Amino acid sequence: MADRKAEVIDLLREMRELTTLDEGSPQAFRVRAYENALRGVETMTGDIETMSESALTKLDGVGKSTAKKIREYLTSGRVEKLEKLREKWPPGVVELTQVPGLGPKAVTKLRKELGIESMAALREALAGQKIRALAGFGEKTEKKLLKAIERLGLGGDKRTSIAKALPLAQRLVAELDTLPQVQRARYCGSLRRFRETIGDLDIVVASEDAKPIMRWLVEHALVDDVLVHGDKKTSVTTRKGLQIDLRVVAAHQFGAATLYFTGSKAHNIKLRQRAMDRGWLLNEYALEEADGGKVIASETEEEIYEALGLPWIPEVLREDNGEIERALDGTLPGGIALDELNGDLHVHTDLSGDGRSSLEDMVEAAKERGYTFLAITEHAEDLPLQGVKRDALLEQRARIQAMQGKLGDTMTLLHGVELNIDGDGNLDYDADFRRAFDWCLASVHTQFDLPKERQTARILKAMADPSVNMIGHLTARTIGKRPGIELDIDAVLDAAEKHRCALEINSGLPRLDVSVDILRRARERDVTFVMTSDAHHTSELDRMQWGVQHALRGWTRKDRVANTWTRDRFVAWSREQRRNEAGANA
DNA sequence: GCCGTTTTCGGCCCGACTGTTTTCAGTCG
Repeated sequence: MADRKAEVIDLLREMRELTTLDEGSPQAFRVRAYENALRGVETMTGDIETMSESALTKLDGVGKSTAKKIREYLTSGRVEKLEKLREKWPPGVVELTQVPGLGPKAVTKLRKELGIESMAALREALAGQKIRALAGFGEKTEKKLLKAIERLGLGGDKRTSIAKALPLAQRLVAELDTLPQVQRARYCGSLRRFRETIGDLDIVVASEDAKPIMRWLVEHALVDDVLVHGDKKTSVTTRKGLQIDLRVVAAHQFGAATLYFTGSKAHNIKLRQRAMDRGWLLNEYALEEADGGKVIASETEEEIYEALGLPWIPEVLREDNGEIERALDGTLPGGIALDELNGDLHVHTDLSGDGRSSLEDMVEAAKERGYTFLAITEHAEDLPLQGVKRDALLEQRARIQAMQGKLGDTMTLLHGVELNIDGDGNLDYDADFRRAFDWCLASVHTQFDLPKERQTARILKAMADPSVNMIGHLTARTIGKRPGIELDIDAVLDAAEKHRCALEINSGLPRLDVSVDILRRARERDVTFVMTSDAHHTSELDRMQWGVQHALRGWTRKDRVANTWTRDRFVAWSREQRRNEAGANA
């Protein structure tokens, strides 16, 4: 059923794309209507297939006409209007809009005047210098298009994973901070919203002297090509194909600018509508009176939100997924502060083949972070190279017990292990050996390409095992590299409730697993999560800073995350988890 | 095409930069 929702999303995407061409502008009201409907469907919960036409119109942005098309699609598999649009706008023509610099107007003109209906035809026309002859086009446009097509061929519109983008953004902001002209610098855009992948990197700088800053970027060693070079805005691409947009504003405009360049388009539109309702104007420089231009607020995001009758909304929530409405009635999710995490439950030491810090260092580092409980979870033996044999684990247990004696009451050490879920859902060692641990998580590390039914079955089997407290990185994805295993998420969430098996929120940037989508789907359910660092080195304990952002983005309630609980409550719960299973299976 | 404590029509967010213009349209974010 989740697939049907995905199909409807595809349908609406195509409607939007073709309507953009048909209307001649991405700002056309019809186009925006489809865009709104698209978001309404994306954020809905429940089974779209069983929804009536009138139920569909209750979704945000979905009116009578779109509801009818969705029903038409769900029952017949086709939509009359879409078929007509497809006929009018063949795939080759649609493909042309992928070229940066070619919008609907230009595509229509090329088609009408030169009969260009495919990328090949466009290349040919460019080679023959046919395009510069058209009114409104010229030699420079030809060159720009040629270059854009080249780039498209080299991997095109690939998005960059957060694991790659974030360090780069931090580096650039740090470098900007050293420039004498820079007063403040902050990365914004989808990266600040903590999206898993980003299309481009937006950086906002406060300065009274933009020219040297823009020059700094244009001449930066990472830069491959300059797309735009002005005093207020400069855009470049890096050698790896990531676009960077740098905006410079005055210091007193910084809040307005970071607000403007952080919110999703839809979030910003809602804010501007609120401004309009009050007779004001909101742009990247200020919130000001529409006539006369007297500034209401501009220096900080807080002041602007406040003037619009809203509390400051955490950046990761600014998607127009209901956060503005929730902010209004005072029910925004609160999020989790780092010091509200009382323990880490997925940590490796150098006993695991890929661990790099000693047990002593890990315990010390956890203590420094104020934790009152910590689970040491080496890889179990079935994982080649990294896995640990029984004897070594028993030795470690003795060491941990000795350390516990010295630690006294300051911190509780749990001896755990990260089990491997094989293709059939079987786990390492034997049942008795597994049950002797204080804490077991079970994770998929192999066989990522099995069909959905088998993947789901292996996870469900592991969840039902009496030794298992938690499933680690459920989908086993690495963002931007490997898609997650295919799963029936509803079946997994059902099992999590039934077996009281926790799901991990793995804070590592390449993983961020479970995903925001799964977190949101679990929101109305009684599922317990545990946030972990999956640290293989003491420094990686700090990955929790990403986990809390990710969890907030998924609207996860603090009390659903078990390691925000007190030590006594957590330990009691983890024991209870297993006792229940033992009883249920006896 | 959607929507409504200014409802059933008439609105619907805003600005920078570029290229080709000679005052602005198109594209992008």
